[in-house]
Amino acid sequence: MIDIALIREQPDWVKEQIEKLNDLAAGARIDAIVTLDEQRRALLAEVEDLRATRNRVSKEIGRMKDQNARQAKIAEMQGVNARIDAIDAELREVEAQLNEHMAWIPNLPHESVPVGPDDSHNKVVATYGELPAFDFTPQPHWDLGPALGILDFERGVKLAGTRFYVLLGAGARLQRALINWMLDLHINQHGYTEVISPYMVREEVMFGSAQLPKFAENLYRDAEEDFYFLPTAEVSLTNLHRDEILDADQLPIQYVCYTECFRREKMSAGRDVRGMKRGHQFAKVEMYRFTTPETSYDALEAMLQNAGDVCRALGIPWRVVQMVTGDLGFAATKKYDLEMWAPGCAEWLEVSSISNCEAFQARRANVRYRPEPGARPQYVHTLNGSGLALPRVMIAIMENYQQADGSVVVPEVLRPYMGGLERITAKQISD
RNA sequence: GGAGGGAUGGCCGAGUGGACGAAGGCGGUGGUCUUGAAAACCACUGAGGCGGUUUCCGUCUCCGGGGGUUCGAAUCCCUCUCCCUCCGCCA
Repeated sequence: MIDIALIREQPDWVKEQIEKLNDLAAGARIDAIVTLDEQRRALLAEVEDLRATRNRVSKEIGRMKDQNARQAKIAEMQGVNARIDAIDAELREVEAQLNEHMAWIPNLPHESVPVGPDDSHNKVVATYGELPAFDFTPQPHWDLGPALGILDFERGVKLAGTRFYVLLGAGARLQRALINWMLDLHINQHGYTEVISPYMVREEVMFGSAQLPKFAENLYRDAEEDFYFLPTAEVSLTNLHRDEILDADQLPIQYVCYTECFRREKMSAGRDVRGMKRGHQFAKVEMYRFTTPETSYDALEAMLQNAGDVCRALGIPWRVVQMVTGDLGFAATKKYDLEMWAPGCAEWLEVSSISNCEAFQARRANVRYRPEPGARPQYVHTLNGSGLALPRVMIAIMENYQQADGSVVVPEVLRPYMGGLERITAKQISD
C-alpha cells in the first residue's frame, strides 16, 4: 500500500509514476481514490461531531435527577443516533470502496529505476565469470538428469501431474547440499538469522505481503481451513513482525529462510514447460531484511552482493539485470534479477530476484519502528531476495559442470555437504 | 474430536451498565537528593484517524476480531479467532 496522503496531495504525480509501471488499470483508480478520500473525510467529520454530542449528553443524562428532562434528552439522543447510523452506513460503503481501490495500487518506482515498458528493456548491469567452452555439445538438464538417474519427470507426473518432478539419489542430495551450504553461507558470512516458518498461512498474511488480492490465481489454498500455501518465504517473513512496533536498535533485522514454494503458474501457462525450470513446487532459500528508511537502498545493494557471493562460490557465470519500471512487479520500488548461464538450454536463467519494497509491505502488514524513544512509530522498509532458488541452480550446475561422458562434477564448495562426493555418475545411483 | 476456563496498556493485573483510555504494580523517561551510583521521593509514560492558529490544541475510535442491545458498554447478548486445562486420537 502506498501512502494515501501522496495520492491526496499529488494525484497527477502519482499517475505519472504509475504510467511508468505500465499498469493502466491501477492508474484509472486514482481519480476515484481522490473523490472517495474526500467523501470519507467529510463524513468522518460529520459523524464525529454527532458522536461528540452524544458522548457529552449521555454523561449529562447519567447525572440527571428530573425524570421528565431525562426522558426528553434520551428521546433527543435517539434522533442523534439515527443520524449517526445513517452516516456510518454511508461511511462504511465509502471506506470499502476506497480500500478496494488502494489494495490494487502498485508501489511506485524509485527515481533511479530506468523507465521502460516491459522486460525486454531490462538492463544488464554486470556479467561475471567466463562462459564455459565445451569440446562436445552440452546437453540440457532434461537429458542429463534422467540419464544419470537423479531426475525423474515421468514419476513426478505420475504423482502430481505436469510441472512436477522427482529428485533421486545424488540429485536429491545435491539439492539438500545446496540448501544447507547457502543457509550456512548467509548465516556465517552475511549475518542472517535462520527462520523455519509455516508453509501455510492466513489470508491476511497474503494481503500483508501483497500477494492478495492481485495474485490470487497464482496461489494454492486449502479451502476447508482457508489456508494459503506460500508462493515464497517472503510472505511469512514480511508478516513475522506484523502489528509490531520495533525498537530502532533492533534494526536492521536480517532473516534467511528455506522453504518449498508453491505456485499455480496460471500466468505463465505454456512457458518454460520443459525440464525443471518452472515447477508448481520448488525449493528456495530466501533472504529478507527489515531496515530503517534511510538505509534500505544500501541494504538492497548488500543483498545483491550476498546473492552474488553464492554464484561466485559455485563458479557459474552469472549476470545482474536491473528491472525497468514496466517490469518491477507490484510491490518493488527497485529490483535486480540474478541470472545464471545454462549452456545446455543455452539461456540465462533467473535464480534470484532482489527487491526493495520500501514501506509498501510494512504498511499492509503494519510493521513499524520507533526511531527515538518516545517518538511516533514509523513504517520500516522491507527487502527480499532469493539466495537462491534451487531448481535453476541445479540446472546450472548440471549443465555447466557436465562432462563428455555425461557425468557431472560436484562444485568444490558442495563436496563437504555431499560426503566428499566429487562427481555424479550414472552408476552412482545404484551404489 | 468431547468437556470446561480464559483473552484488559511494553509486561503483570483490578475493573459486571454512567466522570473508565481504564486502579495498582513492574518496566521506561525526566527530575529532586548524591562527588557518582544505588535507594527513596516527585512527575511523565499506548496506538490510530480526522480537523486546526501544527514543537501544540480539539475531536473521534480502539479493553482479542466482528456484529447487536442501550441515551450511555471493558462491563450485557450473538458470533468468530486464539490461548489454557482435562479426556480421546496421533508423528
